[in-house]
Amino acid sequence: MPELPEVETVAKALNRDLVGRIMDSASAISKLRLPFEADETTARLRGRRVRSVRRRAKYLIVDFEDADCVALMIHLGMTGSLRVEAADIARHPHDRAALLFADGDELRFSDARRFGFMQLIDLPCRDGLPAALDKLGPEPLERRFTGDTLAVRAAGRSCAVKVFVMDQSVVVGVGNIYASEALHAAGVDPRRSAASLSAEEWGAVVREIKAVLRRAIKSGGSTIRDYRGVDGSEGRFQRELRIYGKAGKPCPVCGSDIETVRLGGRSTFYCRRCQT
DNA sequence: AACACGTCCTGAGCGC
DNA sequence: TGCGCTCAGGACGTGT
Repeated sequence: MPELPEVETVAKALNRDLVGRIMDSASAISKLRLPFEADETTARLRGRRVRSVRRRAKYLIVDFEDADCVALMIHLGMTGSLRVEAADIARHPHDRAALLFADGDELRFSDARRFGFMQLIDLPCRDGLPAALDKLGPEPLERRFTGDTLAVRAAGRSCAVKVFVMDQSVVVGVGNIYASEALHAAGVDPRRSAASLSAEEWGAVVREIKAVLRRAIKSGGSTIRDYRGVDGSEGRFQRELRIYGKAGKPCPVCGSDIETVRLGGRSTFYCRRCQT
């Protein structure tokens, strides 16, 4: 399930592979739950050169030269992946959409569970972001994202701290895997209410969110099951996960059994002894 | 406003 | 072997 490190890894790869290519046409291989207007995309982007690929939260935004008010926005959902390969190579069974470039290569969007999407979006200005992303919170790796800012936001919030840090209007990019990992590293019980954390605890949570995301980016993200890089490779950070998916196994810090609980409808992993 | 919960979707894993 | 069931979850919508 792609979170910030996985989307960042894909964005970096696409900046190497896609920038400078000239768009030819778009095709929707399956329209089901993929709000992708292939004909309009072709009409508005044919002949345009890819200028850059950006990441905002878990969204990818492909910008084109001389197309200042329109861009392509992609969300990988849970099982989405992108590949760049020659158009004459056989497509995969879960390929949903493709962008053909003038050089004969295609960007292919594959998504088994169809939670992802790829859509043409209007931008308010060059380098702007679509209005749909207005409600997103700060990027966790920005300097201005601090424990103090979270402590202020958390005042009066009764929801579980894990649910709170996964709220994309609070901070973006933190999903189920890295939320569990960061709270374990910070020693904070994920079931506690957001309002109950001290300023020091928020400092630790923010520090560990930044640390785990940075380390995961360096490892090319985590492949639990479906995630793949643009070249088809798996991430390497799953080997370094300390708590996510480890129910019943010993905590790497104290050896206690790792426990699991559902918070906000998501599996949550924690150590009763290390996280208080 | 905040929060709980339902919805979308299908492959993997499991019990029988 | 194969069937049917449950689980996985990011974003969004709805009801309270």
